[in-house]
Amino acid sequence: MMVAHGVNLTKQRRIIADVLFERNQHVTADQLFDLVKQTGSRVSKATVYNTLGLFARKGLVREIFIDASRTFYDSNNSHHHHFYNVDTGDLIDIKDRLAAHFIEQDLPEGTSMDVVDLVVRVRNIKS
Amino acid sequence: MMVAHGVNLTKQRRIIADVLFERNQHVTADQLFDLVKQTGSRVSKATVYNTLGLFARKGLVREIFIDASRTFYDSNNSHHHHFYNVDTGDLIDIKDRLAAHFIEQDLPEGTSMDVVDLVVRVRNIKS
DNA sequence: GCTGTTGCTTAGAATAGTTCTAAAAATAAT
DNA sequence: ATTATTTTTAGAACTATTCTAAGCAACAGC
Repeated sequence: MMVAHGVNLTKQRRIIADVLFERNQHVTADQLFDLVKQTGSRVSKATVYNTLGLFARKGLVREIFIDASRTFYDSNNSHHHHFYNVDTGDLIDIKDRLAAHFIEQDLPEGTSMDVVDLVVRVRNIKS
Repeated sequence: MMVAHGVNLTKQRRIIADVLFERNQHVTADQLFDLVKQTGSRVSKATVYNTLGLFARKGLVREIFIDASRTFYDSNNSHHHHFYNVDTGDLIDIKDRLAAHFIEQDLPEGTSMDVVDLVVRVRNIKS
């Protein structure tokens, strides 16, 4: 899987990937650093940052920029989007069929729509 | 004296608003601070940050979180989204009709689609 | 075996955007 | 006018992330 995506699978990257892809989750670099520490393995924080950046560039994880101080990494890289609750900080998957509609009735229980932020990221075609 | 949006329009807030809403633009807090300085008026950076936060909360401007170190404020608060060019840093409006389709032919010249990031922000219904 | 090359990891320092603090100033209320 | 509230300010503090420079690991070619 890793090698297929062009990632040189080192010891540390394996440790990080094992924890990260254990289940679908939304984690910050810092949270992941702690999760790794809890397994007893020792990986530096710089490596966690570097590895998440690498995985994101290779399409293994998705970066979600909630605000200036909240970058999440989503271990589920299938096509989907998110509800973010500004009051609780909850980040919840939106099933694909919903993404197209934004039906208010399907919002998380007890919440109302605030803002839909959508950014289409493009890149220069290399010549 | 209160503005329609419930903002107490002080001297500094007026200076900031004049520069900000002079035209449709995407600016960072820092850029706006410089723009204000260029007019000869003196407003502290803290006030620029506070005011942009206030305007955003009141729905006068839209915050666009591009990544962890790039927060833009959009003086055009009509319903629209954006193309962000990861190579050049360009932030370009998407006309509404496009937002629903993401037609590749309508991407900015010389660019290809990278990622569509969409976050639906919700908030708890106050009881 | 060695030896060079390359890429990876590391700790800690540096950076940068943003928020906080505490005091002064402006404005509003009594 | 006196008091209370809100706003502004400079600079310090904070924090997520990136950078730096040194040390390691893996591997190729000898």
